[in-house]
Amino acid sequence: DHAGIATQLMVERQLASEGTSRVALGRERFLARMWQWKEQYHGNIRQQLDLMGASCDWTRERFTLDAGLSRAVREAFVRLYREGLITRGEYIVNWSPTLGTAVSDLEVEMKTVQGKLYHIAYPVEGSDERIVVATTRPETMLGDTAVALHPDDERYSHLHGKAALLPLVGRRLPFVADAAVDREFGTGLVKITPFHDPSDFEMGRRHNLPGIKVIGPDGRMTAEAGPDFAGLDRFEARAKVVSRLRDEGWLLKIEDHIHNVGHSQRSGEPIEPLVSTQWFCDVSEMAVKALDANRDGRLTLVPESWDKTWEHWLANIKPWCISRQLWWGHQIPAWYTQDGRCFVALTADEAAKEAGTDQLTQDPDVLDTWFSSALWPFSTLGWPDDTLDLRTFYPTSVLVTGFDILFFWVARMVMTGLHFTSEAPFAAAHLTGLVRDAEGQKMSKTKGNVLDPSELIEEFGADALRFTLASLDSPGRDIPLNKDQIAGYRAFGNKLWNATRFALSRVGEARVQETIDPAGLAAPERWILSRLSRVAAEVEPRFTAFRFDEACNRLYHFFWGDFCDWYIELSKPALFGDAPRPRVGEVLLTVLDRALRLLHPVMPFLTEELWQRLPGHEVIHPETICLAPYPGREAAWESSEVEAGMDALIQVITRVRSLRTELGLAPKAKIDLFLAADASVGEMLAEQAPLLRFLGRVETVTMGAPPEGAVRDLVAGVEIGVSVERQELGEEERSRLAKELEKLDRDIASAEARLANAEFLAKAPAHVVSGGVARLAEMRERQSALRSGLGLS
RNA sequence: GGGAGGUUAGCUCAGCGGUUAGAGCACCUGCCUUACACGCAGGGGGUCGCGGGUUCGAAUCCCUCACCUCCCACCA
Repeated sequence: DHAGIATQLMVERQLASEGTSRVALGRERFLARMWQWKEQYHGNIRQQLDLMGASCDWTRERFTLDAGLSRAVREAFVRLYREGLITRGEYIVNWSPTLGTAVSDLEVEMKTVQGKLYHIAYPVEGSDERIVVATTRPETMLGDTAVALHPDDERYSHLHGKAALLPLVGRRLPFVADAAVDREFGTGLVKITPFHDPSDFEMGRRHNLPGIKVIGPDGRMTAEAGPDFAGLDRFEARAKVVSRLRDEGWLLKIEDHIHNVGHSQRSGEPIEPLVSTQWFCDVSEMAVKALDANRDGRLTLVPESWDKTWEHWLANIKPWCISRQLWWGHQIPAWYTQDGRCFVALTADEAAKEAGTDQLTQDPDVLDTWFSSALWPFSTLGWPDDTLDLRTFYPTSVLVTGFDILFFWVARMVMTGLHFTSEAPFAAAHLTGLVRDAEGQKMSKTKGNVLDPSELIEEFGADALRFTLASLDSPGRDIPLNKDQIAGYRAFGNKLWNATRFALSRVGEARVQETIDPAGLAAPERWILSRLSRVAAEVEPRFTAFRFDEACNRLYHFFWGDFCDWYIELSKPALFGDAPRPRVGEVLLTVLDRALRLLHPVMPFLTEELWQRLPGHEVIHPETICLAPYPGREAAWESSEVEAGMDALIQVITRVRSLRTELGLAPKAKIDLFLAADASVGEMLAEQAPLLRFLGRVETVTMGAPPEGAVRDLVAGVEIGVSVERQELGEEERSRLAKELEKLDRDIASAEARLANAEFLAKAPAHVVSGGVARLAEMRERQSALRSGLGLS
């Protein structure tokens, strides 16, 4: 979008540095500069999206100031005006003096500041009494027109019908009774400045009080503030008012006072509440529709925790100030005759026809950028015409954006979408966290902690960056981006590369298969196929539920852990010809093919590059991995029995490796392994003995009881015996094992106690109880293994 | 003043009733084992913010409190 205020501000700064200004240039030449600036930055953004691998149809790129969208903006404005929902009126608005424009409530940031509370005495007319009012902004007193009190406040009941006299000015200020006054705050009497305070403005309307404009749009005091103050900056005026009050004895005391002050989001200066003529959009009916859409499920917010925020904001919505005193934007389609009559129309010609004269001046103001962004889902598709695009692509399925523009953009798109098309513009809005730096700080140029995506891509690659962002996007949290993490995922990309290199160099004539019949395959092949199917089954629903973090996590561990650490290693004895097994190459390639396809959404560049090199990938798709089907579950591949057997094998290998350390054996010391397990697992272990020898670096594997004096252990239901020449343990290793033994003793005691607890046995589910029994048996074996390792009996 | 989220390993975060609390990075010890040292193997490290409660069982559910973020809000 054209980002009205921010962009105009940038260019105005540029002009200032060149010693000129927008006023000096004039509207037309200024806008030419704006377009120049826009082209440059538009290019940067496009380039970043390209580098990230956004696969958009760029022929459909749109910009809010394009002719088509501008037409939609005028159409929407005119319709809302004719429906009475857009009106023009004099009202108190948030005014940003340095920007010289009104801004909406959303563009005001409340900041807690240390201020002062000034207590000022006002004389009561026709008596010696002096009442006391308190204010944080004494300069506004010059515009006071009343003093308010609570109708039931007995302290001041005698003041009803009377008036105070404004110090320095002498104006008569009637007392008005209003329930909005808080009797507890200050003295319970409030000075009323209808034109420079929002709540005073409301009170002024309720009591028909006149207003006096003492501060102008430039933030300086006006002539109405009186000759002593006219022309002073609002803050200079404050000091002068205070000193005058002090000199004349009206100032009673000054207290420190912490309060909230609205600041302009873009310029950072305090907002000046000012009465001015602006255009407003009444969104109350639209808000109700937006609430309903969310309540009845036509619009889902992801994560759902945003529902409450949505409810609260929309239920308390106020008219939206849509006019901006800027030049960069959609000029408001309203024209005025010389005698001040207003005609709203799609074009100047239409307005002239209606007005009966072509002596018209168009409203110089432009619309809030968000007004045009609010129409985006349909204005980009040709609305208000009934186009094929609109019928085809509207409404869309999902909008992804940062939560920080939930109200600015998302809510307004939903409101206008429901209003103009009767449909929510998207079924779901996925709200991501904000990208922050490694310390969780918001990135900002002044802090200098901004990470430029193009630079990160240069350093780590787009895939590493994408994977990092996706895996950090957990619901309801921000995204702390740090380079170490990206480097970690770059290593993952490297892993993909090398695993593929291994496969390509070792599979011989094998080719990717569309699918594989597990019948006749050996256990390792059946195992990796089973694991792959389960992971594919887990990933898909996580993508659809926007849990990219979980999807990435599973893919990462499947690829690095299951596939690289285990399957590739397990495949080596077979591929090297030491212990051949059927169709290992085919399985390797087919698993790799599917793994790459599963990873493609998060690592598009690398997966495409590697996938193209897989022999036989054309059976999946002739051209590109982008169009290849996304792999899902393959039920025929899944086998709990195979997984249990292979899991036992893996655990045995792992335990043998750690026993080697625990027993103080040299990395290449020969060991003889004895195994005993029940039927199916035992059979598989016997079959896969070559793998045990290869991966566990074991000399011999014998099924059966170990000889006298062997070190015993138990893991995954497999009894392990290791017959070795005992070595002396290092001191460090000894103390580590002693520590583990100590913890084990405690765990055994607590497990025994639990299993002796009748209530536990009666109420806990059977599998928990049996699991506890098995666990206890393992701990006892482990205990004896540790003891023997330590030379204890 | 309302509301939301957070507080778990040195750091950034998962886990959100089943008892052995995980990951990445960082750290320690071995390894250049013919895919990968951006690697392999082994390992250390956590009273899951504090205090109560419910339960056979709580990081996970309930309550109190503390601290941190953020959003909303016209107490002058």
